[in-house]
Amino acid sequence: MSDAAQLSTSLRRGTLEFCVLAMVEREDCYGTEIVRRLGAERSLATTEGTIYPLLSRLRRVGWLNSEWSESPSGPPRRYYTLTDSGRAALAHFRTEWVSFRQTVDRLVGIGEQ
Amino acid sequence: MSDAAQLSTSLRRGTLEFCVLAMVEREDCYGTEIVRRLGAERSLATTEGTIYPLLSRLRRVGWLNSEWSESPSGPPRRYYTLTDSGRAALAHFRTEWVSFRQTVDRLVGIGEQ
DNA sequence: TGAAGCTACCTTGCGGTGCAAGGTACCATG
DNA sequence: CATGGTACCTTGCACCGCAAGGTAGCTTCA
Repeated sequence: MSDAAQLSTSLRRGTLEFCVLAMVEREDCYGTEIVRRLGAERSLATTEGTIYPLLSRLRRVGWLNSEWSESPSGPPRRYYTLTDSGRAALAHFRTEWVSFRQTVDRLVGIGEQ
Repeated sequence: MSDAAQLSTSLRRGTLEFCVLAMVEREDCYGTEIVRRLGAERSLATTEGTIYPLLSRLRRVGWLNSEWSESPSGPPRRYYTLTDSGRAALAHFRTEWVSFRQTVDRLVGIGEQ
């Protein structure tokens, strides 16, 4: 893997799952759709090999529910919805993220140049 | 480990090493000093078990150099200095980080509330 | 002088998570 | 009925933060 890709990979850790939660909060989604939308964000582009295990994990800890739904064309889709505890986790992340981001900004000196 | 700690742990990934580089850029440091300074930052507090392997890694990839130096009181210290390629890596991270941070802000909806 | 305590360094083994690679099955189209 | 697209999922690996544990030098003070 290239250095640049590896940098993004590390950065993704810990935020990716909450980006997925936020995406589902806005609108119920299915797996392939999530992969596609994240693919549009350079810093968060990822693959099915990441997303499907991640979605299983989020279901297992009770932050997402899912139900099967027919597709207008193609195989059935598993749509995900945010649970109450998922909503709470997302809220907690939002405050944690703001504080984390500010700390990093200060330490690496973003805004000084 | 508590949920809150685990959240920070994941977030640290990929940024911690650059916070260390930035710290060394500002002023040459030794291991214990770095642990202490990071300890003052809630989101980045960590332990020797994280920092020493990390410093070895940064030396191995050539982003840091080190030299031993007597302590005014206590055992000798290994002081780290930033190499040219370390400086370049840090510069690259700074631009990558800004873009990453903005993407996450937008996706999780920071600034909308 | 020698024992207790601090400082500073380092290693081992585990756990979590992103990813490449590979696989199954359903549907549409010609 | 074969081909290709869509959608799901799993296996095994690599990386990195961390808890726990360990070595050794220096200082202090009885």
